[in-house]
Amino acid sequence: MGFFVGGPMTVTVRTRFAPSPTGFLHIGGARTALFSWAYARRHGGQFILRIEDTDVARSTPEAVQAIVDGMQWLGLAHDEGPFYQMQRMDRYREVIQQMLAAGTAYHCYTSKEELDALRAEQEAAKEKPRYDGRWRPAPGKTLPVVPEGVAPVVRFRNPTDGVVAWDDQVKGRIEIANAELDDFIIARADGTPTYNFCVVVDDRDMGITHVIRGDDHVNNTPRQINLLEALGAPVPVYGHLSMILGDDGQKLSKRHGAVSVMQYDDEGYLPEAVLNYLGRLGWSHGDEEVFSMAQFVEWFDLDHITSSAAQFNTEKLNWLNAHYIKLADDARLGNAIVERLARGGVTATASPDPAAIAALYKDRVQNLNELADCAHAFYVAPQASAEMLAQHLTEPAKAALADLSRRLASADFLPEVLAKTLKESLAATGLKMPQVAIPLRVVLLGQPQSPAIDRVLAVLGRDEVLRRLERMLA
RNA sequence: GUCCCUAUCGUCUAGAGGCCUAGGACAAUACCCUUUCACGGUAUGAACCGGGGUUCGAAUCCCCGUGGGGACGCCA
Repeated sequence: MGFFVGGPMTVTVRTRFAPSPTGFLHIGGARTALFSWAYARRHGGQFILRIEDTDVARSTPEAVQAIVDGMQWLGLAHDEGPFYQMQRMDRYREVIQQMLAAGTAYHCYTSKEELDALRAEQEAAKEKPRYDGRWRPAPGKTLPVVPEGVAPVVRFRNPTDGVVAWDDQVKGRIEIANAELDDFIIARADGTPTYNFCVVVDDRDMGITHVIRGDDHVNNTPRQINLLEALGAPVPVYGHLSMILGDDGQKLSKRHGAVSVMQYDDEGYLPEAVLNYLGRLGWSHGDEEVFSMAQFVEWFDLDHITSSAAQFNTEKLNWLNAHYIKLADDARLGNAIVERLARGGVTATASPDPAAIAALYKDRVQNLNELADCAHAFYVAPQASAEMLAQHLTEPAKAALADLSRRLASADFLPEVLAKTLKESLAATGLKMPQVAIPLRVVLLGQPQSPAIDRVLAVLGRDEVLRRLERMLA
């Protein structure tokens, strides 16, 4: 193939993300989707979304929606799909019939009880449990008598000799002896196809060229390759991503730490921060830490993916989030303030301007919720604690604020003018800046720290500033 | 038990035999900036799992341990 690079033999890259809809899109799934998406984008190919919903008992439409929502929030758009495996049953049955006819699959009447007994026996003998091939046809072999009234399963006739090998794009070459594999079931007694079979038929039919997935599928790969070969289908390139561990180094699971990507939205993370973080978790481009998706797509490759598990680090995500908030447009952040304040039942009015508040706080917060918390005091006059008032609102401070209040009544509410007014008041009262600025913060915002006080005054506006001063000084 | 994967600072990672007295980032610590708190800036500490090989030379290659993870379903 190398001789035809760029020529007519070049095959379009087609990747897929194939979640089973049994829950939300979690961080590991999101990264798998991101890498598959990026690989397709990088090579001008297609990214396909496939819903593996053959586990009827656990799959739900809500989960499908949650996954689609999560991908949409991240901006990982698919080019084809979503395809649903449950809608492809006829196709699977057709292929099973073909395999039965070709002799690459066969009926097996072994009952579950017999299988359990077999497994128990093998485990007792310290052997790897596997089907013993009792119903596998062979020249000169007499098969057991077909039992009455038993619906058979269909098993794949797996090769018995040799090894299955592939050059995993992230793990390197992996070889597994066929002797380790058994004749696994491809169709249940009720006729429904099983996972490994559906995946293979789908990957073939959908023309998938690169399978990028979690490394929990490494063990499925040799079976799938054998199946693909039995079907005479091309074998895609595989790349198995190692898992993401929780912040505590523990494996993520539904009952431990696994959260929906949408929870990051709730917690005030920007999608670009999550994307950047995920892109850098288990993949690197030299020392690059901060990059846009456009840049990521340009750089992304399978050669620089880490093959060992990575621990999720919220602090680094926080740092990236703070970075992207600094970069974000004020109007966008203003909207986030309005929306998040509304969740707490607070209506942010046009004045003070939410975007102006965002500009004031964007380089001091780590997430959108903190930003909204900062904005809160601009819309709802805060109640400083008695202790805080006692500490900061001393008699000299009150006198200074009274003087300042008089001057502000006639000042233009522009930062430069306010800074000047503040200085004039300081000169008149003989106090230092902190001696006035801190009590002023307490009165205005209910806390002794804030951005530059002149800017706070300008954003809060004259009416509100004077109202709050009056109320406190009364 | 069998098979498979994996192992560099606390964390994410750079590193494809000499460029490594192991680099970057987050976090930590200190200092600077500052009207407060942040932001920002500067600096410091911090790692090649262990043991054997191969080689003039190994974080890099091989083997054996050990730790971690996964698989062994009529789940996906």
